[in-house]
Amino acid sequence: MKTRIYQMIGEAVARAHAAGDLPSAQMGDMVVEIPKTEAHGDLATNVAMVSAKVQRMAPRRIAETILAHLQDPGRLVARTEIAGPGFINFFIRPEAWTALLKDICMAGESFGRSRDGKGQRVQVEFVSANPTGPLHVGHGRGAAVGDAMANVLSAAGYKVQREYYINDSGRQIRTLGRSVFLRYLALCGRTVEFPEDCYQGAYIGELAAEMHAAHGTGLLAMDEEAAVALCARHAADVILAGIRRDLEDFGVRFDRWFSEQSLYDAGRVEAAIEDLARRAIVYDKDGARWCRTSDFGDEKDRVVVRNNGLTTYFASDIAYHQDKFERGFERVIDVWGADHHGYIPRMTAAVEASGRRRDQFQVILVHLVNLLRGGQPVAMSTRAGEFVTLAEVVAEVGRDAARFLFLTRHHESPLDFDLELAKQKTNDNPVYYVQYVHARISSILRKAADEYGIRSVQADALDGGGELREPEEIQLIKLINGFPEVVANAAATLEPHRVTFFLMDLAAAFHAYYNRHRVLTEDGAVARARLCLVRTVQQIIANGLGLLGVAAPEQM
RNA sequence: GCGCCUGUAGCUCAGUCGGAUAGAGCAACGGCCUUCUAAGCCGUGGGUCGCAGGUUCGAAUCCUGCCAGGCGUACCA
Repeated sequence: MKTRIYQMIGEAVARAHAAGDLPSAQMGDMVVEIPKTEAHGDLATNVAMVSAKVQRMAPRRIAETILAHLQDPGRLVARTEIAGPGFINFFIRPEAWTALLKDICMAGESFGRSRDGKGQRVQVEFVSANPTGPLHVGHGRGAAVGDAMANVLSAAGYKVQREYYINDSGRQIRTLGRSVFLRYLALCGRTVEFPEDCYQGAYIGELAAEMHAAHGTGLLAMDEEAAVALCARHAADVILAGIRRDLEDFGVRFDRWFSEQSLYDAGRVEAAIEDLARRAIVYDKDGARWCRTSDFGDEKDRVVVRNNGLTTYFASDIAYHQDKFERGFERVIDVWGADHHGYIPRMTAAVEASGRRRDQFQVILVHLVNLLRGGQPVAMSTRAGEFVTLAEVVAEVGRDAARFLFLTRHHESPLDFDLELAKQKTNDNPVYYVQYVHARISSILRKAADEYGIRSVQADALDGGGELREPEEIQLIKLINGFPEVVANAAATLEPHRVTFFLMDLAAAFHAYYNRHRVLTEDGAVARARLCLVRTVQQIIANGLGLLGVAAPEQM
């Protein structure tokens, strides 16, 4: 509707200019938008104000001129008005909304999708938790945000790949191996001191027990480094398998699991450093090798090879991001925990130093999750091994509630996640509020079939044009009409929570309608038209929940 | 110290490219089930958009400074 009004205005300006009534055919940065208050019409434009300078005319006079040349071949507009400093307000005929509903109804599952992305290849890398322990709630938020973002981008016409980067190399893996090995030694009857910098969780003991069951005391005879490496490999494999399972239970699937170690094995890290060294972006100082990230906007240069000869995490990240772009992605999006935000300038610098544009790389920071139970904070500390895992949360509140609630905030806003609230089945809990719409409509459709013999909902039930006249019905059509724009904006801004808020708005409008008007009325024509409306609402709810990775239940 | 994020109703938060009288939910209070699922709806209160300037027809939104909170600031990952 918005684009059609936009076109009408554009044509009117062109005609006015051709007729000599306007000095210019330019319209400036004009917008057509939905006014906040209904008194200002269904749609409004500021064209007269933004073009006042270029037209050298008063805004209200420009508005009058444009309206004089406005043509409405589609018979969309009931009336127009000029208001305030020069807004043009459009009041749409109810029949025009109904006609629009028919198109939406027929679009079905595809309504909301667009081709904005033009098939551009985008990679979204998310979660990427180190395989040194189970996923906790914070990872869950990252998983929900990353997955929904990938869905939204797909809907907007991008070709999206989901990737998980496995940090299976370097010190933290060795620490993991050592932690398991020490617990193993204890199982073999040795007295060992367990250092603070080792992983403390109970799962370490379980992994050690597995090693003990498989090898007996056999590891005692081995070289200690080899034994630690063996423990590390076993531990990382088991933990990673657990992470995969937890994510699967959470409804998140990755297209690719990318191993950091594979970069080293293929010599990619070394090659990346050498390449940058040849271009004098990497240089030697104080026995270490440094990357000139400060030439690309970072506050200082960063070490890639330490003076002990070991590469830094940053070095493999450079190689990794080069690899991403070499695989043909035009845009690379990383979803990180907010505590890594200081890392963004150097990573962006590295991408630019590697010959890509800095706008091809974007980082989404996902802020902290404060886990609460009945308003009281639940203590979490990875080091002490006392954390609430994602698997525990999913087991307690369910996948749908967890995913939905993770997406009820802007990702850069801290999130209070209350386990009790998530389980509540009242309107305090937005998950049920939205899902309930879908279930209620399913119930109406069942009833229509069982008791009224209406087995299928036909879009041509709307052809009469006059059946849907209630304000709540027009309101619902206006809302669902805005869905594609919501999805497009969510993709453009990388803010999937916009879909969540849209769904809550639509749910509220539906529940209000449901309480005021009966769908299955005596008047068959009205009932069929209303069935078409609610069936379409149900479809949009399903489409939106699908983007969030939340189920749309037939009954509750 | 420097950098990033946040600051909107009692609480939790929306607010897109700068638009007209700043919106929801919760909490509080008062109503609505003989009728398609009450996991729902309707109504009533409630605001110096952190503060101070600036930009302009117009600022919660953009710019500058300040205040408060969070996070970061390694040859750690």
